[in-house]
Amino acid sequence: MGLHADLREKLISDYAKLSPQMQKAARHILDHPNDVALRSMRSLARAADVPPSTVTRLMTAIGVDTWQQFRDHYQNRLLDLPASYANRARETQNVSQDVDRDQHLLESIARTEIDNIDKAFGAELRGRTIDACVAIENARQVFVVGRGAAYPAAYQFAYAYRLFRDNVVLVDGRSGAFGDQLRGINRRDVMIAIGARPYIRDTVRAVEYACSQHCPVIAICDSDVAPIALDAMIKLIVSDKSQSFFQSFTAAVSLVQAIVALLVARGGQKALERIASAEEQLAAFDTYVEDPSPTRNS
Amino acid sequence: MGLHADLREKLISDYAKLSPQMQKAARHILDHPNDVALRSMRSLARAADVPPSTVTRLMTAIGVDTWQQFRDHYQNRLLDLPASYANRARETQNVSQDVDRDQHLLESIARTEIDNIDKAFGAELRGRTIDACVAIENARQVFVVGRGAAYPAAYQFAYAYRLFRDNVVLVDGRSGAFGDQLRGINRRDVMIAIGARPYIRDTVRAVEYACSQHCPVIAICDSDVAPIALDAMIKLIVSDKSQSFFQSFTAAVSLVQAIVALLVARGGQKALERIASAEEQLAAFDTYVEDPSPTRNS
DNA sequence: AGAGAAGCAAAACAACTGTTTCAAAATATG
DNA sequence: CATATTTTGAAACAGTTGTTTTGCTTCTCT
Repeated sequence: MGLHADLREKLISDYAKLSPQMQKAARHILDHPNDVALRSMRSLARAADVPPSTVTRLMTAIGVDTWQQFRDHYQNRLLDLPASYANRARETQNVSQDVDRDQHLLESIARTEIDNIDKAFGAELRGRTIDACVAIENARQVFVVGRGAAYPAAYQFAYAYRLFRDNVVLVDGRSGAFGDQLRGINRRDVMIAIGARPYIRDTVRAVEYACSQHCPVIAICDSDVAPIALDAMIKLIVSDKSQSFFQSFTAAVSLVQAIVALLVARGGQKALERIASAEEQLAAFDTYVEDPSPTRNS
Repeated sequence: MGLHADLREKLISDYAKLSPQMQKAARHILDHPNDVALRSMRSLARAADVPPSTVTRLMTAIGVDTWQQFRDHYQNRLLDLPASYANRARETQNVSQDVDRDQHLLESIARTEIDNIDKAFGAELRGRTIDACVAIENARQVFVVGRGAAYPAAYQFAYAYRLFRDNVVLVDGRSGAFGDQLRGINRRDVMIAIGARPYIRDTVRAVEYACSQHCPVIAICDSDVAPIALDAMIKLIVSDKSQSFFQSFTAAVSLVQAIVALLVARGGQKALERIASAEEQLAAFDTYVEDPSPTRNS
């Protein structure tokens, strides 16, 4: 069956030997194989931010005579994919039942996750999400609280938000006690509290303290009657349904990202400039490995 | 939002009213739908033995403005993307822009996120996800690396995994240098590295070190040729496409959760017992507030 | 029969395709 | 440092794309 070796493999194995621009092109092809099948070479080149000639050169570099050949390969791949799906199902049945069971579990997890996100961006929540943005924009200081499984979401928000604003405190209880980090919180601030059952005491206490200081709270949680939601000004209820023993904070992470995206969109040019300068700073600190190829897909 | 439900249906229902030559064209399209997606209009016309103008006329006859629209529809059908996602952007372009820009942004974020997760649980990746589980099960020690925006995913995994197994190290560079945490890593261990462009130097270095010690690597990243994927044993490619400046690690978080869920499912009774005891321990530490309102969703 | 309409294909069209050429820019080599 | 080599993007190219126009044929109806 090794009539023509898999072009994708070829692309990966030769990747290191390619010139930077060709790598950029190769990378885009690897990341967006369907573009090869469906779009034109020039438009793919545009999407990869590379002149058309680079793509042609890449073809000769990997030993393909013409773009047509390359495209044909990917078109066939696309047409065969549904078939191989069925084959895989048959294979897995032969191999063992366990694998089949695992596949099904993964499938059902995917469905649940998508469902959760779908709900998180439902009509009712969209309005409240915008309200939350307004509250954050007007706040003097933004405190983010999330412990345990909710910590990733809290961290995510603080990390992204800090790229264009510096008035955020991630209350992680690591650097000093809770009390230290919440010192001075007042009605002009806002607290974003993230959590789901079982509710972690620390988070609840942080919310209670914020409320006692008349600081408005945005609660991202699993229920209108969650302890952290009871006194919240804005309640963003996300589903944490999951197939496993472990609650899923995917929707919360997603929602938190969306809030940041909204804040940036509403912040306009100024926000973008701040982000640019933050990224410059990171680059100056030698944080990233050089890989200066932006993968824009139109 | 109810644009023409399905062009194929339209073609069939209008078939009788078409002129003979148009019927010939329509018939070919119905019999060879993939030709629409993959070939050019003229070449399809040749295959149908019809002049190109007939195809154009057919388009107007069934109420489609341009061949491009028609082709887009069939391309998306081929990709079996749920109806109207990213590629569909052109069709859904005619929307009121200024009234509820925020609402639309949220909607489009939701679509992208769902799309990302959908891909993360696609057919190709499911197999590799199971492979990753096997590797993790057999590992002496599991090292998880993820910096910056990828940290939430790494944390998520470590946190959930620790509930039923204690052989995980979250390499966060916080407690001591990287070197300390990776000390003793060898071929019997496994490293889970999470990252996307721009690749953070620390993560890349950690992977390089792991490889130098012959420790297999499971890379969760955005490309087959990402620096952390190049030498990885298992590559789990997740899309980090996002509407904002900020890459989305939602799919990575989701995938990581799925891996844990799978590990538990495969671990059987023993894993469940460990989780139970971990939760008891947490309860004993008074971590959670007692929650008198059992909001179980059936 | 012949006026009018409808169907049709060939030609014309501008825009875009994949490829090659060539000189400048970047990089390596001495 | 200058030189040789590679890498790169703009321009040029012939061919193809989707669409429109044009004029010819075929059918229909009094």
